[in-house]
Amino acid sequence: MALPRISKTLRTLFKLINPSIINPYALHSLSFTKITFPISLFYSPFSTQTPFNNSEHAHVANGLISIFFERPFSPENPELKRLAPVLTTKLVETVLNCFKSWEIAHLFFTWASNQSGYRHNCYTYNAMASILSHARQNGPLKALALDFVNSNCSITPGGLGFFLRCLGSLELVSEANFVFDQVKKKGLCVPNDYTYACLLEAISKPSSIDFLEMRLQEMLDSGWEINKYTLTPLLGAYCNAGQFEKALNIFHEMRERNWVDAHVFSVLVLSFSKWGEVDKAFELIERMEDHSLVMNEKTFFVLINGFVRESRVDKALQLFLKMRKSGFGVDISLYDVLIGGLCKNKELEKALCLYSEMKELGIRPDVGILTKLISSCSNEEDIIRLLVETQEDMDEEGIIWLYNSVFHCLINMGLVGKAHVLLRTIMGIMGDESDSGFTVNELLKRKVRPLTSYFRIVIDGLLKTDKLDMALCLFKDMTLIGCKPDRLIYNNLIDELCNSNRLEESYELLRDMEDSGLEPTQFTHNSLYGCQCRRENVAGALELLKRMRMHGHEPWMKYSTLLVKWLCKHRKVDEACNFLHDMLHEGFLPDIVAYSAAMDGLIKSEQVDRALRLFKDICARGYCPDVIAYNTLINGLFKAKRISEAENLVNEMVMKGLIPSVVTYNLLIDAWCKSGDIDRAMHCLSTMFEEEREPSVITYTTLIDGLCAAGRSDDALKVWDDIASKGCAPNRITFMALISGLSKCGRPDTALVYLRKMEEMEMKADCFVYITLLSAFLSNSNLPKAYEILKEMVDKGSIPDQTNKNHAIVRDAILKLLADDLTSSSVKALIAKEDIPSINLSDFGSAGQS
DNA sequence: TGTTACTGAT
Repeated sequence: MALPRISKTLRTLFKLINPSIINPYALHSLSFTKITFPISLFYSPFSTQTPFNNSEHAHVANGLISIFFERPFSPENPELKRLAPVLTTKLVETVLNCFKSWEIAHLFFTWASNQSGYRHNCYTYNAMASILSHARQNGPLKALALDFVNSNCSITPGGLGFFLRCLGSLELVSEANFVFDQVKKKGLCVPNDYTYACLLEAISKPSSIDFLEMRLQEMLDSGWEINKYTLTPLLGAYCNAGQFEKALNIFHEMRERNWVDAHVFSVLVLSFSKWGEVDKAFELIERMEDHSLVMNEKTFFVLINGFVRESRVDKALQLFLKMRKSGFGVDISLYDVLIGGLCKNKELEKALCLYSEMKELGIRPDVGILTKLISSCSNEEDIIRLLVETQEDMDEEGIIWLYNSVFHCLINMGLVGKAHVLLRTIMGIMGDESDSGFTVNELLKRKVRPLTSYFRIVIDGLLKTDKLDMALCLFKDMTLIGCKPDRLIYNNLIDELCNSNRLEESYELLRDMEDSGLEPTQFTHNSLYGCQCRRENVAGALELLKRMRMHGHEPWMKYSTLLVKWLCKHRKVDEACNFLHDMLHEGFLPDIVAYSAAMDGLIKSEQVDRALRLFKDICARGYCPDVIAYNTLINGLFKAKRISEAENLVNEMVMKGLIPSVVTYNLLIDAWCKSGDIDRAMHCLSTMFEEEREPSVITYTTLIDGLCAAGRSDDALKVWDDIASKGCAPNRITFMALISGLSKCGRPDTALVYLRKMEEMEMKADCFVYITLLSAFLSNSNLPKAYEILKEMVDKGSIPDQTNKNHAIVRDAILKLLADDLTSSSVKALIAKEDIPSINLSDFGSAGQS
């Protein structure tokens, strides 16, 4: 429905509904006592009941009430049977409103329904509905709605509105719609604009805007006009749906009609706050004040919370002041949220003002507030000040919370040392007070017991700052004063000892832990297991696996893999394989990652067939090898020049539905480059782009190397130029491949350009690069350049020694440079000046004589 | 947690 339609109808002002009808709940609180009747009565605007003057009526009502209060209630009660025939709807209403318990009211209502000759009317239904909605009893209220519709009882438009509001307050939206439609359809009521207003309000929160607008149109079609109470739910719905423009339009319409009240203002203000528009919300609040409208307590509360959530504590504080000026009481929850907001903004001074203020008002700060205050301290002085100031009026539990926060806070500020001293102070080990920074006497006016949690926090802080020995000392001290370490303290100490490779001490702590009745956890065992694996101690690792099996713990596979990898690296492939076998024997299944490490170890020790057998074996045991496992084997086969087998494996992998990774492509490219199939390798690069497998720096390096090896240095340079445009950066290996590749292609001058670029990028080339460059300049008879490279090698101290096969190349170069007039004197001077291992001028015979 | 490129002789 378009808005202009509403505007048109707005031209006719609706005669204002009696405000008391709008909020019937508010009037429920107006209770008064009747002298003739002992139980207070409630007046409902839709009630037919009047404070009665009929003593017979009162007598019967009292009789019914006492029977229904009896425990256990018996429907066979003869007195009840005697009263049943005189039951009237007025009587039922009276009695219903006297019960404090919804259950008894419901029991009575149901009993009344079953009495012959008696039928509920809309007032008794509404009385029951009101009780159920206040007691938030969705199930019984749903059933009542159905019962009401089936009863075919006629109802006034106002009465129907009241019923709908009961349903709406429990968000029984479909029930509200159902009751409305049924009653209308059956002709039991002709809904008026008030009924519609109630319906709209009931459906405005969860319903779609379209549906709400449809209902409004339906109302207009029935000849009713729009008023303040039908527009308010629409405004609320637009606000909830975030339809900012439409909401504002409605608001402006309402303002023009003078329909805006505190409630309407509040709906909009709350929405602004929800949308994070704190300033707009605040502006609106000020305009509200201009109209002498005051928000209710709940709105203030929600807004203050919302403003703080938006980090606008400034406005939240202003609102807090307004709230108090308006005469509303404030409680701890508001102080909590405001202090929390200020602390988050690091406005400790303001937070402390509020803190003092609440204490003056007699509101006792709780642990939550204190924790917030302490956590926001940015220096130890503030912490101590707070500690001294707050601990006086704390109980035992509060003190524990307080000190836990203080220790956490000191650690978070990086003041582990201070935390340590504070803890020692509490323990009574004062040490040198002068540098402790704590005014001990003031702090310890109250006796504070040292607790395990304090030690846990401080020990953890010490461990995280690499003060393992200090932590161990503190641990010893705590046991000396009879404070029991907990599992976490043991675990953290054991873990850190393991990380520092202090395995024997770790085991000692493990024994302590068990002796003190604490079961080691999976974490404890894995700390030790990790350490044994790093040490490549297979026996130790297996012993731990046995322990873990007994405790029902799982070893962390990353450590098992680490052990396999390191064993393989140190040429102990058999031990690695045996370890995996033993692990399996202990009932722990190594994963594909650990097996891949073992297969790679076998491949690197040239046992490709064993790797293949292991692969087949684990496949037969139900493992599904992943791309990396395949890559490992493909690499092994390629390196062993078993090209077709490797290619078959690639096909097998694809057939199994695995997608080749960049590494797979790189392996293929490398293999084809090295087997002289350079064009196939280049084609593979294009395939990678098609398959959206982005080539890596390794792909490009491999190709540059391959192209240079095939004598296609120009193509290699093209690939080089491509790298940057593909968002990839060459690394030192790429540089070295290109420089040595160009040198080998007889282009040392171009190679030198790239060596300089490499140096500019602060990458250092390995010795072999200089050697290839030197050889290339010598081959091209460019002796001055050859000398330049040699000098650089000497300056860098990277002349290969006699054991290196490149040593001969250097000697050969020196010989050639000495033989040439252009360079001989420089070379002589260079060798004479520098102390180069194993190079002496005398070694060069007559060429070396001056 | 496991896989790929450059050092080079035939």
